[in-house]
Amino acid sequence: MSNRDREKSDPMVPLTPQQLTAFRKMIRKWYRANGRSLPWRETRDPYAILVSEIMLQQTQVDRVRTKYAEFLALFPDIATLAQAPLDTVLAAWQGLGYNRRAVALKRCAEMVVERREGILPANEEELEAMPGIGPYTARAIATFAFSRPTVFIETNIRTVFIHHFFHDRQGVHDREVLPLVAQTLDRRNPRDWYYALMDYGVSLKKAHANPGRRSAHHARQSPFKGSNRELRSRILKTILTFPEMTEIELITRLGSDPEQVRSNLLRMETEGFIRRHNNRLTIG
DNA sequence: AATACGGGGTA
DNA sequence: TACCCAGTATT
Repeated sequence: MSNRDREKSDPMVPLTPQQLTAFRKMIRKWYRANGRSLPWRETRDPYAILVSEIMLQQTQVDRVRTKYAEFLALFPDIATLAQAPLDTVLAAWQGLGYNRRAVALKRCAEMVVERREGILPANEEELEAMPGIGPYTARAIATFAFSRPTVFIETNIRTVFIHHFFHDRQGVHDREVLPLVAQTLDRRNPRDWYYALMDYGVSLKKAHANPGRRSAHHARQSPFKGSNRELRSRILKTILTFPEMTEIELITRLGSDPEQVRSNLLRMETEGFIRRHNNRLTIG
């Protein structure tokens, strides 16, 4: 393997010190000039950062901005969220999508209040054991709330590394990218370093065809319209609006295939969205 | 490794 | 219309 090849697209071997320095310098310079100012970057409150990270999962920043402020106004601390009725939480979540995140977030709050005296864990392992918190979110919280230099990847970071170090590659696996994230990480200030990477990644996607398509993990999403996701969404919204409905009334109002409504209802009950008392449907 | 999961913004 | 989004949980 020649050195030229390595520079272009074989970062399985470590970056040279020169590459490392140049890369960091470029990112930092770009960030100083173009970094975004975001509300959840102004706080160190682990709860607020948890809320932001759950909201940001598969959801664009511009749509989270508003909801984040509204949500924290309604549920200012983790004890408030833990005690809140699920229907008010889900009502506040409407418009963000992936409603199961709200269910998980509330469960997470309950666990922390009941078993940890309201204190969120600071390390990745314990965070990842909580509902709705996976590999990315655990490390993002550890880094953004507790300044721990963890190694993680998400769509914007992936974009940056694929664009810069896998220029002519397809099907780049995260296990190829992660060592580079680790090597380039600024352990003195991981927060700002990751903010910079993410903002720069966003800008790259505006200027180029999404480099994320060259990730091994990239997959196109099925259309929302006519999907089961849409039906679930309508089921939830309807019960939020008309609590204590019967299943028959729900089916009539939705005008959807009764069997499909029934199976979704069952599923959503086991997932913790919906409860039925005696034939009456409620949230929670 | 593949799917399901929300819903709105942008081209 | 198609694509995308600070991913996670389940199969």
